[in-house]
Amino acid sequence: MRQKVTLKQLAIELDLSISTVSKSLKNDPEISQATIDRVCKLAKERKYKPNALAVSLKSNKTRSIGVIIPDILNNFFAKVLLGIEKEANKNNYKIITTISNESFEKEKEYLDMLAYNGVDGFILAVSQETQTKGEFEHFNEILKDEIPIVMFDRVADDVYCDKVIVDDKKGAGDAVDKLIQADCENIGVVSSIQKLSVGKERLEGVEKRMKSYDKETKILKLKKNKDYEIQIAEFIKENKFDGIIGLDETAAVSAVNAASILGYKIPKDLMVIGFTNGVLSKHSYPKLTTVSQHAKKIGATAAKILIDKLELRAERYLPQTKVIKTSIVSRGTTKN
Amino acid sequence: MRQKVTLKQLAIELDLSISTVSKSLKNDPEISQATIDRVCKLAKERKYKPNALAVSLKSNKTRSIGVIIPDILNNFFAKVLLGIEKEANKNNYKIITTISNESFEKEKEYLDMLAYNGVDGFILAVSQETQTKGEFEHFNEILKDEIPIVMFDRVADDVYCDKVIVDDKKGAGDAVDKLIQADCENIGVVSSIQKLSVGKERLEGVEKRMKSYDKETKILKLKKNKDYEIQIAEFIKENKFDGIIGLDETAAVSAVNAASILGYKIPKDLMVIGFTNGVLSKHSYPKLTTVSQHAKKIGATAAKILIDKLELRAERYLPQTKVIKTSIVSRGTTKN
DNA sequence: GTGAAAGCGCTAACAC
DNA sequence: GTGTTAGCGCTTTCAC
Repeated sequence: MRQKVTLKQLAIELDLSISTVSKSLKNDPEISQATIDRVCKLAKERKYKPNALAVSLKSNKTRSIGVIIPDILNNFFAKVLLGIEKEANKNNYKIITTISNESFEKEKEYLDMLAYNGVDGFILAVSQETQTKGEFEHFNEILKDEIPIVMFDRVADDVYCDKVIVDDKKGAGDAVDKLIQADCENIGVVSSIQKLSVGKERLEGVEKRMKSYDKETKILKLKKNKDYEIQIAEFIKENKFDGIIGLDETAAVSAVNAASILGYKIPKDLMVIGFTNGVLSKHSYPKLTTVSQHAKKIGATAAKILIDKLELRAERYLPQTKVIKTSIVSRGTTKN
Repeated sequence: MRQKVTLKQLAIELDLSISTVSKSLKNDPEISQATIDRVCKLAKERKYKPNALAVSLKSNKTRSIGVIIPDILNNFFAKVLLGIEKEANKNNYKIITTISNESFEKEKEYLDMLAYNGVDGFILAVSQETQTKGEFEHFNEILKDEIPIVMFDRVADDVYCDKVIVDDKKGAGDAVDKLIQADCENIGVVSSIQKLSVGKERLEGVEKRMKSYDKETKILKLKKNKDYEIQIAEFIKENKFDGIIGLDETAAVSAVNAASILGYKIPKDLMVIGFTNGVLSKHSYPKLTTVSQHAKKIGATAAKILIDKLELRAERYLPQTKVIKTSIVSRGTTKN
């Protein structure tokens, strides 16, 4: 612990009472200007800073936000975290970061641990296992204790709290449009996130738009235990696709590489469009066209909503769901 | 704040004093077994948990670690963070994560903020700007206040604290060996991290080993404002390299893509070896051979050292520098 | 205008 | 064995 200068110390040095010092520092009109000036002067000299712990204990507010990320190695989540951190810092909040590693148990444990450690609120994306299980009671427990939660990206519909999501369906539709407009005739879909809510949303979005063009959607659900590129190469060859939509960044990049395996030229023989505008997309060859979800903005928005609520700047208690618009970042894997 | 059940409440319900309850919960031998049992039973029923804030205020320990990461979008740092978080959690510590974004000011500000918020210790990698400036007084200030710091990867030699580093020089030498053994004649180096201590270390390592083979080292320092792949392609073409060492993951992957631009076949016409075994390396085409720094282990080790010190498990106060060994992960961009 | 006192929830030295 | 008390550093009500 740093802090050695306390109110008490200042009080002694100034021959004042602790409460007078405390009030002076707050410019309480009860106190004479002369005293205020004396106190502030010394406080500045001594570099007095109130002990955060004591303030927290007293006020029951810690100015900290508990963050639970399913997978920090996923560039999307790393970006969201960046957004959260920036916005939190701007508002003088700190974030306590935990990583659920897609595990239901971990998520529950961290939720508890953080609540117990007095975070003022939560920002989280639901873990894969939790989504599969469909068990959300642990979130409701927290909400019952009046600790607000903001979910982002992977949300639980059954939990009544603030949410920040992406219009994945529309984004997926836009991806279809993009390929069709570039004269793709035969479009395939590859995904390694079938089990996630966002994976399903995107697939639905693609299917719906494809239908509007009178096309069926063929999808390859990647198996974890086998090389993605090989699986995709086979899929492309069998179906003679000239366009691929990858529902997640890994799948999309693997599709680009699969083309190389097959000796296809991109975008001449095959076009690819992916999701998530992360590092992978920027460093594939050719560079990948993607549906960007604006991860940083998602994080910043989530933080803003939470902090607004904490500071009661927000209107009463009605949870809102904010939708962040996607946009297509055109790069080398598509024509036009 | 969750916690509603307090010692006081239990005491009232059991018609005991607060201190008796407190002691019972600690199995104090002063207290009769009967009382202990009664207390523990009720505590369990009521799901009593001590208020972390109060304990912290009292003990001057928060069981939290301040972490400062220069760039969370860098897969290496994300992995380190994962390692830190896991180890911390195992020991019942939490981490407060901040991101300096390579800025000296931010770093200083966060250091202060975290110290002021009572973290028990720090784990951090020095920001690029700080390294360039060579100003490390802010770290010494913290150490003076007896808050331990563990630096990892990007460390400040002038600061007397624990460090976890990578044997970058040796790793770089190994990379040279690997290429030479695969019959490369003409090896070039590309880097986008010239300014970082690790970038210099790696370069030195390469140069030294090259010299032992009687070879000069040609290096391309990538300019931020121009496409890496183009810069590298020119570099390769001019010098007719048959081997490239990328001193960081981005540079290495860009080298692989540059080969594609030039129409070279990898590894037949050109071999590439990079640093940092991250997602980029796993998703390039062909997949990249890299010198792995075992980022997760670095993080875990740093956390272990810090926690040992905090719990006084470690022998007195002599700061140690732990070196994590690199190893080469062979993939498709090298032969053999 | 200033100060005393209580209290946030906990611990621990010291009574009884 | 159990309880009283003081104190961690701060805020805030209420006296003076």
